[in-house]
Amino acid sequence: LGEAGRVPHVTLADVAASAGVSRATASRALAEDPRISDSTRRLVHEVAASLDYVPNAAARSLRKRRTRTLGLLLPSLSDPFHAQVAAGFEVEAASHGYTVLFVAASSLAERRAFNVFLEHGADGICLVSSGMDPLAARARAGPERPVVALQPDRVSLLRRSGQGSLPDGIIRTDDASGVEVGVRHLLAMGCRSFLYLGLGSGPTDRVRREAARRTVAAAGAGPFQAVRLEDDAWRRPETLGARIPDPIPDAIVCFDDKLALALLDGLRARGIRVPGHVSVIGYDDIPFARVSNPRLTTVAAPTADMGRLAASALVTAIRDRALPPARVLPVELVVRESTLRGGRVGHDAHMSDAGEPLREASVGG
Amino acid sequence: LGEAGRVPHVTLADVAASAGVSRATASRALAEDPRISDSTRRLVHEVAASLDYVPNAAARSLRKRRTRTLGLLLPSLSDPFHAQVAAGFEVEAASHGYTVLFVAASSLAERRAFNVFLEHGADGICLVSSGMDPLAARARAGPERPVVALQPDRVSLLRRSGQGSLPDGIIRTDDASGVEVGVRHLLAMGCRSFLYLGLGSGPTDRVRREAARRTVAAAGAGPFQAVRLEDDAWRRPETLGARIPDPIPDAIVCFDDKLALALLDGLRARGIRVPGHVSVIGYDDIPFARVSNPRLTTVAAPTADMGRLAASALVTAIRDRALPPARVLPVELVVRESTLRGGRVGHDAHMSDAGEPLREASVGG
DNA sequence: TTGTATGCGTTATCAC
DNA sequence: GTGATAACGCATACAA
Repeated sequence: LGEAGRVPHVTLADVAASAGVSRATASRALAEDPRISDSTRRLVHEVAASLDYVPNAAARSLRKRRTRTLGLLLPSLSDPFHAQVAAGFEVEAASHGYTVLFVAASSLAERRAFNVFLEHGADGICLVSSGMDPLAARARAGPERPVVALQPDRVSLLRRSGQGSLPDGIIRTDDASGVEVGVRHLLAMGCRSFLYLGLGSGPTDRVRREAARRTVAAAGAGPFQAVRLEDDAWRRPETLGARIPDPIPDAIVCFDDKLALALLDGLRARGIRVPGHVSVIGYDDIPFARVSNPRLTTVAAPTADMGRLAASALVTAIRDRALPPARVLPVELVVRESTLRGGRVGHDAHMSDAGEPLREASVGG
Repeated sequence: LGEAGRVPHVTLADVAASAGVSRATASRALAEDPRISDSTRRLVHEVAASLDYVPNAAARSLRKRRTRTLGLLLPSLSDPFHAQVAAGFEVEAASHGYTVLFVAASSLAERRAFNVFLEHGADGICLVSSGMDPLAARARAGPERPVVALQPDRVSLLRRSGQGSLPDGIIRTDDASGVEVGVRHLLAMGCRSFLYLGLGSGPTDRVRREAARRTVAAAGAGPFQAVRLEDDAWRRPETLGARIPDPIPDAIVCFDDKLALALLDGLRARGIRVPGHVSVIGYDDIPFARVSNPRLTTVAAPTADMGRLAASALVTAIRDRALPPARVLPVELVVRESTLRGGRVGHDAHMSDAGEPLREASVGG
């Protein structure tokens, strides 16, 4: 080699030599192969420990054609929803001995990001809120490499899903039911006029918006308006208040919690009280939804569980060479303070002393 | 091989054969080796594309002894501070062609987690808020594999740091100055009695606490109390209000924002107004600090930048075989609504219409 | 400019 | 129960 100053890497060969056995025996001993005698097994382990031997995953992967690695692709980690999902995914993956390869990519860069996983030989791949078609991704990944998709965001896919017949390996929350329960709660609180505040351009937003519209219409309430905001609108709360059209509706249904929390601030800046003047409802139940002022009523998705479930599905799929069937996860309405019985009644939740949130109306399945 | 049903993997050999060149030529062509003629280079690229060739990173790593992989070890991703750091880290890593190996581990599991990086051959490792001694970690990683530490949390290390002489590869915020500026702001607002709400048991908490104590004492104010909470106290805001001892102090200095936001809720549940009855200040400036009600005054750390900086430091260190010197990042006080001029004066920021937060008092360096 | 040959560290096959 | 040996897929030193 032309290189200089190489650090003398400790390899299996070193361990074997030092233990006075062959590399094959050393390998088997460390792999707890039952054919190896207890004495040599222990010997090899001791020698390995004393030499600070670290197995080389690249070599192992090359040979075994498995990397013990799972790829996680999501739009961004600064979004608390995705952060929660990632946290759950990592925990479950680690508990099965898998390491997470993590790539954040917006829809434009998704293709390249996906390739990263293929090159690194991830044993399984999870797409979160991705615009890629999971079926196309699966084709690219090959039959040996399972691909699951969490809240996939592609039209063709959700169209096909007409009556709950999603392809295998898809994990979703039951958005339509969740929003429906949320809106029915608002209706029960006396709200008649509605605004839906959208985010994103995929079917996830569309499903939630249309579920809201449908539920309002079914109740004979109205009017119903919808506004679509830019993806990062929640980062500029100061501009958000102005986006609420006059007259102020009775209720605002937000695409998700981060938007709802920013909206709460925007409304406050405009002097509009929540829930006194308008009720606000979110989606996801991120950690800060429960400590906002007013505390946010929201449709709780099992955020971290979704990540765990995805990882677990991949591990199972790798073992059984078959993807688990699609799952539509139940969501539940968590009623807090941002929606108030009596609709426009001028009671302000500020300083109110609501205890633990009420868990109500589990839906979906 | 005893295995059945293997998918015929496309390897470099296939590409070479299909292009009618040797493997070496194919390899060089794909690596954009200037010695290869344009015509063959193009030919090989076309063939590779048409065959859907995906290079095998394991084989490449085995040969090159580099994985183009960076290890990121942090306590948890569900904490927004760490999520922001991770996001920045990933973006910077990806921009240099590195993929992030991500492991979350509490202090107990850190050793094992660290080993995961060694086995997978991460080219560099970043420890975030870790209890491991960066120097010990570096020794384990070997001289070829840089290790940087963000907000390292180990006594021996911070002790040694007496007058800013941290070891190379350490990245910290200037916590002492940050807290000092925060407390001075509170003093200027008229606060005399203080409570410090701590989290964690490492030196990071200690540094912030003592900085607060010292600043209060230096101003001749007091009394100063400190309470240490459990690490997950912020997840149970309902219990938080009760942890504030009577009489209520003029100001509460929180270890970080997530704790401060939970505290805001706990205080509200007890009917204690912020900033009317007590001023509250956080640390980090996580995204939701600016939309809480009242909006949270906090010491803003360059959260995402810290992640970016760490990744960038690793990339540089890999290239130059030398760690960049330690950096203590400046923080700045962001005055919002949770601290109010006049101290106990009964003005309530609820409904106030503060515009963009004031950036004030950049400190450190 | 291209081809030949070797080795990276491991596991698996086959013999003993 | 253990040892020799051959891949795994790639990049490079060396020869041409």
